[in-house]
Amino acid sequence: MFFMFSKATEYAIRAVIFIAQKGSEEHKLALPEIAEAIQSPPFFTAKILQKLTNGSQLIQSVRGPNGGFYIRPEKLTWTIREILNIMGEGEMLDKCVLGLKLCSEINPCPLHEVYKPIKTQLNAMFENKSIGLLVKEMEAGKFSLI
Amino acid sequence: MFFMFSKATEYAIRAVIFIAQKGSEEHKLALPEIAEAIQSPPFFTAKILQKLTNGSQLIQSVRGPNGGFYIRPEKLTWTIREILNIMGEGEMLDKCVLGLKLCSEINPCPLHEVYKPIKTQLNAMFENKSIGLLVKEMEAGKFSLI
DNA sequence: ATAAAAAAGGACAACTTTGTCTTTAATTAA
DNA sequence: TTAATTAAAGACAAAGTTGTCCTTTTTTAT
Repeated sequence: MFFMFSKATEYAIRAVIFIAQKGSEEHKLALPEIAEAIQSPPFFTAKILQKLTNGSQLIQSVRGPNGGFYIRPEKLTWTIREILNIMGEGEMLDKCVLGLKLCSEINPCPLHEVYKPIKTQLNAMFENKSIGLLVKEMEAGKFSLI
Repeated sequence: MFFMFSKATEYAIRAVIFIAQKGSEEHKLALPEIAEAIQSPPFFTAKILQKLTNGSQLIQSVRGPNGGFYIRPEKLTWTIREILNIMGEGEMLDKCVLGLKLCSEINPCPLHEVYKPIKTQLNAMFENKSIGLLVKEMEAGKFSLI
């Protein structure tokens, strides 16, 4: 049973927020700490963090003693949308809600019209929420990652 | 990669709309015709239609020559929400967008507030669109199921 | 009655996603 | 330079979803 994101993407978003909030180049976060904080399976989380470091380098990783993960300050302007793209779920937001391959403005599915404004808002939500903003909101103490 | 519904639920919604539009007790629709019309794998579609007949009897089925599927007129007031419930994806609309088990008004995830009005609209969309209404819109010729 | 047509039901195969474990490579500290 | 620490990488296991096929049951028409 589904909703919005795969587990992998859920963990990715939560991990990025936690790393941005609690980590820095001077104080890197090790995998067990991250997995504990966001309540995710450690080895599975490791795979996900690799995805986030590899091409885009949304997060940085360093091996060896005192190694771990952190995020560069300039990446704090990146949004949830970028995380989705890295996780391969970016196009999701363009897809037909009924899974029709041919659904479009000129060949709409029965839900196309009602769904259109909702899709717009979903896109806005993911593009407006930068990692930095999410961290600020976390700092304000109102939010939880578990 | 995900969005909203499982394939099974997508096929369920499309099949119900087609059956409601083209079938009746006098003119039942056979499985191959349905699968062809909504472009779904026939045997898989059979399983899904069984779900829709079994408990709730959202649709009716009759075996034997001239058998097939149809929907009783009184079921046309049922909505997409009911289809989701039958398919076991009803609670989906209450779940946290980040998959947090503890996410709530008093323990919100970082996306809780932005997502709240969107969730409301999604729920409205599924509860306002009755099968009969969808058929009427199909009749108006604007919509497609493939 | 019999044969044919259709869905029901069960078994199972293929694929994907999730999760675990082990080995390797890199880095640091002593 | 050695040992310890940490992520990277690869193999694989478990579970879920999707898809296929085969047999059985029900119903209709002849």
